[in-house]
Formats: sequence, structure tokens, C-alpha cells
Amino acid sequence: MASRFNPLKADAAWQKAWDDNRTFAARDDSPKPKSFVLEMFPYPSGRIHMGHVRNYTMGDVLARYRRMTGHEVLHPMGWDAFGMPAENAAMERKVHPGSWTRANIATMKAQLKRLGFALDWTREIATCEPDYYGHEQALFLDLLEAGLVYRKESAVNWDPVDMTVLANEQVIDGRGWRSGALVERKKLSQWFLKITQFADELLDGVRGLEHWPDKVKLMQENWIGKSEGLQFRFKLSDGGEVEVFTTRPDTMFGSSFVAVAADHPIAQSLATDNPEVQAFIERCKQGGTTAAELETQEKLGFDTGIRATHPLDASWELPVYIANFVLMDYGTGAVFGVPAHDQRDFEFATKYQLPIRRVVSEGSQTAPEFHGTEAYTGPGTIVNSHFLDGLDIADAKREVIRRAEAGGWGTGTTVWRLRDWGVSRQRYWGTPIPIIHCESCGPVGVPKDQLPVVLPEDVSFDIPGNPLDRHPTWKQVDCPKCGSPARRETDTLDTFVDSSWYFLRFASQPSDQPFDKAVAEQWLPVGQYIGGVEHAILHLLYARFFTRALQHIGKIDVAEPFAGLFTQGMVTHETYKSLDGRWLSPEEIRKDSAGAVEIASGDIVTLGRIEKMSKSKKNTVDPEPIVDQYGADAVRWFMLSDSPPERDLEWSENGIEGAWRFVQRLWRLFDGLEDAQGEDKDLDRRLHRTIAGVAEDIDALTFNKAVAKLYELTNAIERAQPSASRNTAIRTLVRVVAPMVPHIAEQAWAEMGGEGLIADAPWPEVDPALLVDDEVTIAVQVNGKLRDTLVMPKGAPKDQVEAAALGAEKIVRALEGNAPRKVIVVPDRLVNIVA
RNA sequence: GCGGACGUGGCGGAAUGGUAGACGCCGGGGACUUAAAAUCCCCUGCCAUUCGGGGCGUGCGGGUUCGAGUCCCGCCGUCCGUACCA
Repeated sequence: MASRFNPLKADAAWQKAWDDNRTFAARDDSPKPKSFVLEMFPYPSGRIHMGHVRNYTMGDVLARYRRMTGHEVLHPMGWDAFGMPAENAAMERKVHPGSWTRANIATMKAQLKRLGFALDWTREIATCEPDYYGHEQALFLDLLEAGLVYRKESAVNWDPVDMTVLANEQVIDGRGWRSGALVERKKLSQWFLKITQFADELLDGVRGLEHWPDKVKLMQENWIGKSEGLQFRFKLSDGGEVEVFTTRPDTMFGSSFVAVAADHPIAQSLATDNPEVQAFIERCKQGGTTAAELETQEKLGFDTGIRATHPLDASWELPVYIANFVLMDYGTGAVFGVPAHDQRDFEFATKYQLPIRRVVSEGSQTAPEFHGTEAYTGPGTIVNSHFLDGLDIADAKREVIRRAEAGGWGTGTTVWRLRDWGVSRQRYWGTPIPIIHCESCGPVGVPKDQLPVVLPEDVSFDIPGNPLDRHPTWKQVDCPKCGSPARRETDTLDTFVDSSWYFLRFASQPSDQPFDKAVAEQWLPVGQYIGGVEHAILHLLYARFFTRALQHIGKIDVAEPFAGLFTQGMVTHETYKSLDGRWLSPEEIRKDSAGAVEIASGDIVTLGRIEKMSKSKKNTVDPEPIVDQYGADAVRWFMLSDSPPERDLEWSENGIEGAWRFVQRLWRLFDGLEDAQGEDKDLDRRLHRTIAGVAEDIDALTFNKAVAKLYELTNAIERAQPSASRNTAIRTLVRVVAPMVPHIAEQAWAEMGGEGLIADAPWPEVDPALLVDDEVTIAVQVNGKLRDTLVMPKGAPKDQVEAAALGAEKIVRALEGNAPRKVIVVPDRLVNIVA
């Protein structure tokens, strides 16, 4: 045996062995229990980064462990390959988005392979290939047929220079992020998916997901934003009506004004012949939408002079304002104000000297006069409200809704924050929407036997706009219904559609349909899904919706695609700044005892915050040279060490060095195996405790704890005298570390004469008898302070433990002759003497 | 503002209400070596110490308990999400 583990040789050899044996190809027909382990598939941006390495290492440990515990594991990998960066690259470097993307995939696939991930590459998919997006087009048509897709005019952010639609995130201070041009609101006909039809289901469903982080569940709940209340009409003094929505119908008798949004029809119609109203509306539109601005922005109102009649008291009139804080796209775009019990209304009423009337008791305060400095929104009894007096808030709500419905002036309603999902994108590098627009037939779905609608290759990116739209022939087709000349839809689908069903395609990929129902159902739901928390809302909500929509149309009998979700932390690194404020990369600086200096200039470098690795801050560390230097196992081990997986992990030179040292320590143990006799009961126990503990930790994804336990076992083995027990411990250790450091484990397994590949070996069995000690250390406290410890046989009777504790020399001294007043004995743990 | 998470040595972090600081990193001392690297051994929360042991310690202030890092109440701070949601 070699004296040192050489990852350069071993990594490649074992990766080849796994490939040659198709070790990680999942078998649909396996009789074993199935386990679907999935990490969010990457966007092929060019190179793997440390975030990928951490994410895929975690999933890999779980996948390998599941295999060892007798599961048939599906652990696939693919590419979320459509999207803007490819088009940007096309514009900047004159490369076709397809060749750019495919080259990136090739690079990144090779990089992933070097990390030795137990991936089923036979199921690799790239969303930019027709044999993926063609099936997506079929699903789109199915949803269209089922009425879950519709077309609607909708306002978008339009960049007039790049001639493209921008996502909200791409609009910075009202300007396009690339062109810098002022962004316009433009109305376009767009395709929408009816996610709102599933709002209730999605809300109920997310609450039932036991193995999701509460944080993500809460974010989704807030995003869906269910509000139950009353929608009702006010009659107006100008003969019209205004519809408002409230979640607090119980406070009807506390209202003192009605307010409508600046773009509400009432405001708009007043503006046509009233310059004052026009000016006010203009003023509302100014003012930013950033957090800071909104917080400080004043509540502004304009009294229209119109009066609204209170629906429960015809003699009561309320002024109608136009107000800057009312949003047209939520509820009805109009509200009624109850200043005493809503903070926003309170501020408005204070400013415009409107009545503030208490209608909910606050402790003993029940008088209508309200003297607080802020609105009271807590619980209480309804007061000063005629027939509602004495009811609690919930009952009063029900009563008002009942009367509104009986009287025909309002209805109990649920309002959602969630909007339907607009999926049209005016871009080239996406799934073509399989629709043909015909002058006489309207939009017609492309017949399924003509799918896929393939992106044309001969496109140019030298001028702005959508290359599909200006392609000379691509959009010219005949209507599939009537045969007359028609126009192909030139919009493509939002890339979030691509990632909304890829897990189904991983589970089953027949050529003639998107997936086979029965086969996919064997694998789904994904048992453990792992990815970044940045996808907590959009991707995870869209994928959940898409699965439910497919269930709705009978394509699959699964409601929730991801049974378990884990959101891992980021990989971070120190940042460095030069004297003149430039970001510096780790390679550009040198650290010494005095601090850090810039190598090129010798100038002092400022150490910045520890931040997520990003190109803009130049604090990235490319994984590939690190793998070259230390091998895959050390990199994997470091990714699992120290930081709890949900928290950020700081990349450090010392950390990877430590991981490298550990890999070599393992090798010395494996390599130094020699015949020895005799039993070492302590080591036996420690081994079995470690097997059980590491198993538990991997199941719970608390890899940092598993790592600590493995260090402890390794320390113990190193210190132990030669014995048969020690040899067993070393042989067993190989299997226990195998999911984390698979290459060295295979090498050791082979050299120890293990059968087959360790990737196929079973997880070592735990002997329950060895999990319990015969002796325990019992802490002895006096008045809660530790004074001594006793070693006692496990399960020693209470009185015996108490006697031993009271007899101990240190305890006698600590008691200073005082008689114990009380003695608490916790079996096998501690004795506390109260003196 | 609202919602959430978190706050433990020089650092990353362990700890079913029961011996706080496991494990790793950094640091110090020693062994091996001509020397270095590698490796191995010892020390390493703070304070004072007669070297037996002692006092103080989990953001701050209270409380519950025989016993609180852990539970409860009130503050302070950091990070994340969200944005006038009626």
C-alpha cells in the first residue's frame, strides 16, 4: 500500500468505475423502497461555483447513505438551460445562445463529475433541448384545453431601447438595467396560468408540509395572502357607487371616510375636467417605491367633494377622498377608513382632521372618544355600534356580512394577494409557446403531432428586440383549423415553467409523452429537495401549482411534489478593498501578521465584510483548482464540516487544509491495518454509538454533527492499542465515512479486500447492546453548582447513589458541616444536594 | 413598520431543563529532523491562585425551577423576508 492517499489518481479511477458499472443509474423496476433525492438543478452559467459544490455534496451524502440503507435511489442532474444570460452572451460575444449554453453544460458536467457525485447521468436533461421543451409544449396545450391557461392584456415593463420586456428586478430606479433607458408601462396581450384557481389548495397544502422549514411555509403563506372579509357598495352623492373591500366589517360604525386609488375609475373620471384632481393624481404617482421612501412618505388625500352614504345608516355621510396609499391592484382599489382601529387610517384622519371613533373596547375603555396616539388593533368587544354592541370581533364580522348579504349591498369575500402567473416573455432563448394566431379562428393550439415547435437556429442578435419576431419565415404558418395564412406566437415561456415539472421528467422520460403516470408516481414525491432559500417563493410555488394543475387534469396523482425541503446557507468569503476602493480578489492580496497588503502595489488592504461569493465583490473561489490541489474528498469534507448546513459557510484556506489533513489521517488508519487480537470494549461501544449517531445526523441533514462524531471516533481509534476491536473499527469506519468521502473509501475498501464497490455495500449494523454503557459518570452538585463527579454502575439504585454522593470527600467539604435539606437524584445523570 | 430567525471562547460551532464550550480552526509549548515540511504529544473561556482548589461566565434586566444556554416576561443588537394588502 502507498503511504499517502493520492486523490489525483484515485478520484478519476473510482469515478470511472462508477460510470462503467452504471452504479448510480436508478432502476424503475427495483423491488427496493424508492427514494428520490433532488437538488435544484443549476443554470449553466459557465462554471461550477462553491454554492453548487455545497448543495450537491449535501444531496450526495444523503443519496449515498440511502443506497447503503437499502433504498433504490433516484439522484438525477440536469440543466435549467433557458434564460437571459445566454442571449446577453449572444449579443456581447456573437455566439449563438445554444452553442454558448451547450459549451457551458459540457464544462460544468465535467466539473461535477470530478467531485464524484452519485448522479444518474443516464437521465440528464437540458430544458433547452426540443426533447424536453416539446413535452412542455404538450403540457401547455393540455392546460389550455382544461381552461387553466388564458390570454389577457396586461401591463409590462418595456425597455424602448432594447425593445424587450423587463422583469421587475431588472428595472432599477425606473430605468432598464442594460440600456439605462426610462422604462415604459406597456400593455401587451400575454398568456397566463390560472394559479389563483389553486390558491386555497396551495395554502392548505403548504401548511401540511411537515418536512419543510417553517420560514419557507410562512413566506409562501404571505405570498398567497388570503384575506377574508366583506366586499360592499357605498351609494355616492353623484348618483354612482363605489365598491370597497374590508377585513374588518365589525368596525363599520367607526368609519369616517372612503378613499380610492389615484388610478381608480372615479378618480380618473373626475380628472378629465378638473385640473386640480389631475395635479393631485400626478403627485401620487411621484415618490419612489423603495422601502425607505414608503416609510417616510406622507399619507396624502384629496377631498373629491363626493359623499358616500353609510350602508347601515342612511343619514350618515362620509367624505370620499383620492388617496396615495390606496392601491388599484389590490381588492377593489377603494377602502373605507376606520381611524381608531387601523394605523394607516389613523394617520390619514389625524392629518385631515376626520373623526376618530372607538368601536372596539380596549381594556376598560369603551367611550367613543379615542385618545390614543396610535390605532388600537387588538382584541375587544364591539362598542358604540348599535346592534353590534357586546359582540366579539369575530361574531360582529359574521353579523355584518349576514346583514349585507340579506340586504343585498355586499357579500362575504376572500381576496388573495396572489396573482395569475404571466408566462409570456418576448425573448428568443425559451420554450416557444405552441400557439398559432389566425385572423378568423383566433389563437389556436399547435396540433400535438406537430410538436415540438422548434426554435429556429438562424437568428441574429445584432439589433435589439425579439429575434423570433423578426425572423423572415419562422412565424409564417397556416392555421391548423382553417388552413388560411396565420402567424406563429413569437413569445416564449417564462423559464420558471421549465423548472416546474423537470422532477417529473427525471422520474420518467418516455419519448412519446412528457412522463409516464405510473412510473413517475413510483418515485414521487421527491423525498428530499435541497436548494437555496432564494427559491423559497417563486420556483417552489410554481412547481407546487404546476403539479396540482397536472393532478387536476388527471396526468398524475400527486398533490405536492416535494415532501421534504431543505434550504442550505450560502458559501461566503472575506472581501478585500484597496486603498482607492477597488474590490480585490483573494489572489491579489497577501496576508501577514500586520494585516493584508495588495501584492501588486504593496498597499494596505481593507478587510471587508464576509459576504456571499460574487463576481462583483471579487471574493469567489473557483472550486476546480481546489479539487486539483486537495482532491474531491477534502473539498466535500470541508463543505460538510463546522457550519450547520442551513447557515452560511465561510470558505477558508485553513478549513480546506484541515479537511485535507483529516483525509490523510483516515488513510493512515486504513493503510496501517495489521493483524491484532483482543477485545477493546470501550472502542466497540464508541464505534456503535458513532454508527448510530452518524446515521441519525445524515437523516436529519445535520452533517456538521456527523463530522464531529467521526472526528471523535477517529481520535479514539488512533489512541487505542492494537486489538481485534480496533481493526473492526477501522474496517467499519471505511463504510461510515463512505457517503462523505467516497473516493478514499472505495480505495480502502478495495485494498482491504471488500466485495464489489463500497458504493453498493450496506450501511454497518448497530448492535443495540453496545449503545449502553455499564458505567456512568454522575455529576454531584451542591446548590446547583458542580462539586464532584462519581463513576457508578449504570442503573445504580437512587439511595446508593445518594449515599455515595453524600460520602464523597469534596462534597463533605463543600457542605461545610451543613445538613442537606433536600437531595435530588436523577438516575444515571446527577445528584443535586440542597443545603 | 410588519413577519421570522438568531445572539455561547480569538473564530466556526456542540449541548432530550441535568457536568457549558464536544469537534474543528487559530494560538502556545514540546518531540522527531542537520534543517524545513509532514507527523505525533501536551496546553488553550475569563479572573485572581499558596497549584489543593476557588470565583465569574451562554447579549442585557427580571421570573419559574432543587437545577436555565435551553422555559416565561420585558429590553438591546444582528441578519433574512416583505412592503402603504384595506
